[in-house]
Amino acid sequence: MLQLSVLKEQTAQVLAGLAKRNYKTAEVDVQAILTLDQRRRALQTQHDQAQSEANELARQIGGLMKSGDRAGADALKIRTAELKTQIRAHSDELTAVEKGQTELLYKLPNIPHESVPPGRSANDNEVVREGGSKPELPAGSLPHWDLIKKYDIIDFELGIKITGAGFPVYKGQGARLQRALVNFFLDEARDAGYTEIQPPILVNEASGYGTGQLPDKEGQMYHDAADNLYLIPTSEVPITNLYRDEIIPVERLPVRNTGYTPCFRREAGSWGADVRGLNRLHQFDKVEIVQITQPDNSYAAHADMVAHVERLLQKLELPYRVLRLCGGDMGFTSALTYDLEVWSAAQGRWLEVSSVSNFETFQANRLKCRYRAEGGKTQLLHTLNGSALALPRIVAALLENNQSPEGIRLPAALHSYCGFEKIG
RNA sequence: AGAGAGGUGGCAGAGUGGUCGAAUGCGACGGUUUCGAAAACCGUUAUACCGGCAACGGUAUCGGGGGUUCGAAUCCCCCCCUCUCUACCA
Repeated sequence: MLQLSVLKEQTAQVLAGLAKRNYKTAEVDVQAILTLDQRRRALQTQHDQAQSEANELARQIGGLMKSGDRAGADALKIRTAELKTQIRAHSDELTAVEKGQTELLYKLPNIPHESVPPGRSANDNEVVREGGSKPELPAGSLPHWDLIKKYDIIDFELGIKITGAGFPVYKGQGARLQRALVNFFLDEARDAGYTEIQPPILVNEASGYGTGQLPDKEGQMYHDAADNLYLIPTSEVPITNLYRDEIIPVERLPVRNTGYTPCFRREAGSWGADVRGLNRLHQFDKVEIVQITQPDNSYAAHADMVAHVERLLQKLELPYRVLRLCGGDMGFTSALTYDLEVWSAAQGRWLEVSSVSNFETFQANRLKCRYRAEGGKTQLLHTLNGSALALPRIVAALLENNQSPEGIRLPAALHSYCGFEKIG
């Protein structure tokens, strides 16, 4: 959620930012919020004044009652009754105005960072750099959904039987590779200074609102109605919500956390040609890195996180590229997002394996995640997160890119983690 | 899941209708003292919103919501959570 103060003080920049996102009703929405804000403040003032008078009268009545002057007390109660209905009316309208204002504020996406290119879709994203080199596949090479059958390492049919489509069963070397990747990613993150967290994978409603999954993306999460809990779509949700309603001592900043969790996404209605095999799943594994920093440091932290993810891809010997997302393709809550994609040789396409975002104060505002700035004033922090990394598409690329008649060669970095050097 | 107890400031812990944002203790911060430190003493010690250039003033907040009352941390109702015992269980 954008800060009201920013909307008021930097209206022009906000409008320009919303335009970069192709947000249609920016002028109208922003104006409506500012109008409601004037009304809100007027009401607040009136309400507080009436309340103040009522409090004073209550004190006087108390004194009169004590001295036995019942008639005097009753006389004051006439005014008190008046004030009471007045206060009620003010506070009712105040509640309504605040609700309207918050609803409008919830609709507004984050303002893009100045480096974000304009654009409407994924086609307008900017390729920042590429790394590694694409392999030449021998004739008869297979896409990963055939390779997993050939080596019997991932079974979709079994998953369908026991759960449903999009819930694969990893077997044998396939299962061990999952475990190896998780450990590899966690160790790398720890070596980079991140603290490992193992959070709950069900979260309550307040957490969903805190990181922005609610109210807009309700349908994308699995919901346990009996207890009103949500299965997390990413460990960003619990790990960032750890700091909800906190004023973090400066000496504990920046917060740098990592965590492995399974992630659950309903992705309703998004099945099609591009989602075969491991490309898109309802349940998958991911290691996440999260940082919470002071405002001045967040873009340096963001660059650090991108560099960390790049290092992982280099160690995995996968060809990759780094994209700066355009205004039209960025997530609702993000101010700057770099996507990292790996080349999936048999499919002949790039697959997104990480998304590293700086949310600036957008999440922190909802989370009420603050620190005490110089001079003692509380100030919102910046939150950031990135995948480091999501497993399924990494596995798809490893399988496809490294296939040969002798089996699937694994990068050296994984040998000790797997306990084997090739699949098959 | 059943029975009971309870949720108060950074922590501990008073407070059962009136000036209580809340005693007291601890911790933290500033000062006096000291060569320095400890101890001692003095002072400060929440968050949010409204008004104000500011100093400052006002309002709200004692798990959450509603109610009674001129007035609620205190009384009533609903919900959430924690603890103890029992049941169950990795």
